[in-house]
Amino acid sequence: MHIGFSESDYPDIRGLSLFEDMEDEHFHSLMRAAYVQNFPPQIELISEGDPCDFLHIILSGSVDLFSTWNDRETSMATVHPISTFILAATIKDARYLMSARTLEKSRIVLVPSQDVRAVFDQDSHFARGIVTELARCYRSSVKAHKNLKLRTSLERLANYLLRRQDSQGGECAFELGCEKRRLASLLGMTPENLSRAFKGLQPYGVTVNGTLIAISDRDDLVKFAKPDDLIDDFNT
Amino acid sequence: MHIGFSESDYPDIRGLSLFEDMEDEHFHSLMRAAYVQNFPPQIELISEGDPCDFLHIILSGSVDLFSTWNDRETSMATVHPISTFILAATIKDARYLMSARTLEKSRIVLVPSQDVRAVFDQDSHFARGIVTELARCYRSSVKAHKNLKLRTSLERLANYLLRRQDSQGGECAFELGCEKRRLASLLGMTPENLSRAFKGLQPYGVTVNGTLIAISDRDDLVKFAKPDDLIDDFNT
DNA sequence: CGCGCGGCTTGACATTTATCAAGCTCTGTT
DNA sequence: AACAGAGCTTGATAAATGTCAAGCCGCGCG
Repeated sequence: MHIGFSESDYPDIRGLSLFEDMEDEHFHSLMRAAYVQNFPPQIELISEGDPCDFLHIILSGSVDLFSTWNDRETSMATVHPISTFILAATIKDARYLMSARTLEKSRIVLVPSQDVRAVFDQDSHFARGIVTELARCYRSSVKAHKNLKLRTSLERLANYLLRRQDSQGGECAFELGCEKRRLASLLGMTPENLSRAFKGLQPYGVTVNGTLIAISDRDDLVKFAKPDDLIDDFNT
Repeated sequence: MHIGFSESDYPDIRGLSLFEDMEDEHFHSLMRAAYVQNFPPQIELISEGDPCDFLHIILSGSVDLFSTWNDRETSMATVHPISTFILAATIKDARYLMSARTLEKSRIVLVPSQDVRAVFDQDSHFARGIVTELARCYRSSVKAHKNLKLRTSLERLANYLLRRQDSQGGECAFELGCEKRRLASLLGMTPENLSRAFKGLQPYGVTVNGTLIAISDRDDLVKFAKPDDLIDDFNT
């Protein structure tokens, strides 16, 4: 099962703040126990409600975290390289709260949960890394919650576009970076309404051409969107 | 400022899973640095956006965590004794994401954030406690997020009532436990709509008399509400 | 090339939710 | 007991959002 785990992946993983300060011996012990696999698109890696057997680390590609209830489904977040996901379930030895599926061809490391917990007990630097990561995830979740409760769908879209523009280098024109249907789900609306919301942002200088977005007057859009670090900045 | 900190508070705080396994010496060092204060109702303890100076522990009373944006306000959660709040900001030395105000007369311990972080680095059992607590908070937040995105307001109310009934001992009749205006905000709706939502649950055997709720046929309500451990159980 | 499929868009309509204004009820006060 | 005020309820209306059905568009494939 260790097929495909090349030493060249090590430095990237080692550089994650989660693992950065831990002892070499512990890091290598985790990696020895880990598997690496390449998955095609649209593969369900994790199913909501299952017991948590592995901490996942995404090396390339992208992953959709989503949840279902009563035949409804919603996207909760997108995971990009290089980062971990479902850390809380690993630590608590609990069931997954979200499902995960690959959006594209992805390379993913699976670290057995019991090894993560064992090393956590031995390595205080690793423990510190886990705390920082968990605190970051928690705060991101609170921000998402605020975004949903305090803003209309039009405001959520406007702020999403501003964030996306930033992360793409700040150019006036940029790629949306995901399917519109999925963006709609992430923002908590239907694809039909997303379509109308884009129209609704035209007066603020937003033009759409397929997945290519252009913002002609950022200040104007900012004035409408009122971005707020305590909702939109995922780093603080 | 240490006025009012009585030794009798110690055992309660010590019993929190966060502090349970830490060394006596470290626990007492934290407590020596801490303040205790009694606050009247409706006092704003914490303001969103402020730097985080203290970890808060509520000994009695109750506290509302709420957020604002663009002149809108929403309740995010209620904190009951005995537990901590705003742990993530303390750990990350970051700004508060939510404000906090007392709902009733409350007794609250303030532990300087820098002491928490210092002891965290020295005491691995305390670190373990923090990780467990953070993971619990994170998962609660994800559940709240799912609740909001996957359910209608009527479904959220129905599940809230079922949870509340459980926590009050499972009797057919029970107290709502908070103002309806605040419950509305917690559930992400207006007071007017909460009023209508209670009416909408009458066909499922819910009757309301002031803050006294009665559920005549729990099975019937459950069939409508479809409670799910991965959304409604705050302990897993 | 043209065909078919999936995803996107559009319009009409239904439902849900919010807003506004008025009246009600309860409670504490004088 | 009468009053005042806060919170709750109700009805009318408006706005936001979802649903359904149809058509469009672009892309890959036969």
